[in-house]
Formats: sequence, structure tokens, C-alpha cells
Amino acid sequence: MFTAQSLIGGKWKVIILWLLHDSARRFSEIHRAIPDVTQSMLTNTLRDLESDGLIHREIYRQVPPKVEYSLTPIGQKLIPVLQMLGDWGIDYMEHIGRTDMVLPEADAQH
Amino acid sequence: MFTAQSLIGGKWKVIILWLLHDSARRFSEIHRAIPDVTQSMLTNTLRDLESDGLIHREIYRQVPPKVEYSLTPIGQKLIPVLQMLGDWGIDYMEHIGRTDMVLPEADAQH
DNA sequence: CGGAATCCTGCCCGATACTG
DNA sequence: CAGTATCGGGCAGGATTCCG
Repeated sequence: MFTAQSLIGGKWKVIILWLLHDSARRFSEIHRAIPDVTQSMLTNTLRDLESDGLIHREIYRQVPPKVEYSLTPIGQKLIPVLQMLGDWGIDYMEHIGRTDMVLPEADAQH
Repeated sequence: MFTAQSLIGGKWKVIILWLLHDSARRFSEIHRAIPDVTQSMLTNTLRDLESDGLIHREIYRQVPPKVEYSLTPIGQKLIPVLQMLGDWGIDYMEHIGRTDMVLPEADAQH
């Protein structure tokens, strides 16, 4: 079966997509922003997103190497959806009374 | 970590939530609508959604037993988000050229 | 009808080490 | 800096059986 879960499911995809919502970012920038993910998992997830057409991988052949990731047009279209999901998450958080929810918007605040 | 993935992640949650968007449904109705899920998985997933406060479980003590599931207010608020996600999925599907994507909206058509 | 209880399996995720 | 390669553990997901 082919659902949205295969595109944005998994532990890191939504977080990464949200990170790229305003600008392209280098591998190391992404890793610094999400320290909990291992290098190999980050690579795997980025490859998944790339092969699904949600992000673009631009290689700058120089020393040291530089690789930038950015959203594709179809990936850009997903951002408002993630925004809404995050807004709902805040609602839910207040409703439940928990304060430790990690949401894309949390990053958007600073 | 506590993210939206723990609430609507997993293989069946979004499908079930969407099924309940317009009315309460019995266990057997849900199962008929989603034949691929096993009975035990359906039970587990419904329990998860219930304990997360997204759906309500109403037991009618009669013979034969009858149990109805419906969205809670906070669950209702999630529906527009799923609608947007489904709309994006249709966009993505046309963009990629696949026609076998299973989306909530597919059910909304009939 | 709507479960509960068990057992099992695949693969997602991650730890670690090495490289152009 | 931005990766690969290898090796597993653990948990989500599922098959099966039994029950009020």
C-alpha cells in the first residue's frame, strides 16, 4: 500500500522537512540542529526524501566538500500542512496539559 | 521524545480517524472499511487513539454487544489537517505520476 | 459482536568503524 | 565535511487461538 506515511512517516522526516522550510541547509547544519539522529540515519533519511522527490541535493565540488539540501516545489507545498499539524499539536498539548511536546513550531519560535 | 508521530503515526491511525470524520462507527463497520487490518491490530490501534484522547468509545450493553467509536472534540480538530494532507497527496500523486496512492479523500469521494 | 492473550517476524533505527 | 559499510537489538505490526 502506498500512503502518505511512506513519504513523511518515520522518526525524522517531518523534522528535517520543517528545518528546510525557509532555506537550504548543509548536512552538518542539519545534524547540529538535530543532534539525536545518527550520521547514518540522517544520510538514509535524506536519501529517502530525495528519492521521493521532496528535497533536492546540491553538491558543491570543492575542498572541503559541501552539500546543500533544499525543498523541491512539491516539498514546499507540504510546509503549510506541517504548519497546520504543528498548530494542532499546540492545541492538543494545551488540551492534555503536557508541555514536553516537540513540534516544528518550537523551532520556528527562535 | 513526544511528537505528533506518536499520535497519528503508525500504519492505521490516520485511516481510522478519517473514517470517523462524519459519524460514529461500530467496530465491525471500521473493520469492513479497512479489511487489511487484523482484528487485534484494529483493537490495539483504537485503544491507542482512545487513550490519547482522539476518539471516544461508547459501549452499548446489549446482546449482541455494540461498541461505537467517534471523534472527540480535539480529534475533530485534526480532520482539516488530514484533509490538507490528503489534498497534498493528490498533488504529489499527479506530480509523480503514480495512481495507486491510498488517501483519505479516496473514501470521501463515494 | 467485539474483543483478549500469545507468540512471532520484519525492518526501522542506531552504534560503531572507516573513507574520498 | 559528508559521507559509506557492517552488524544487530528492539519494537511496531501481524497471525492465530480462545472468550463474555
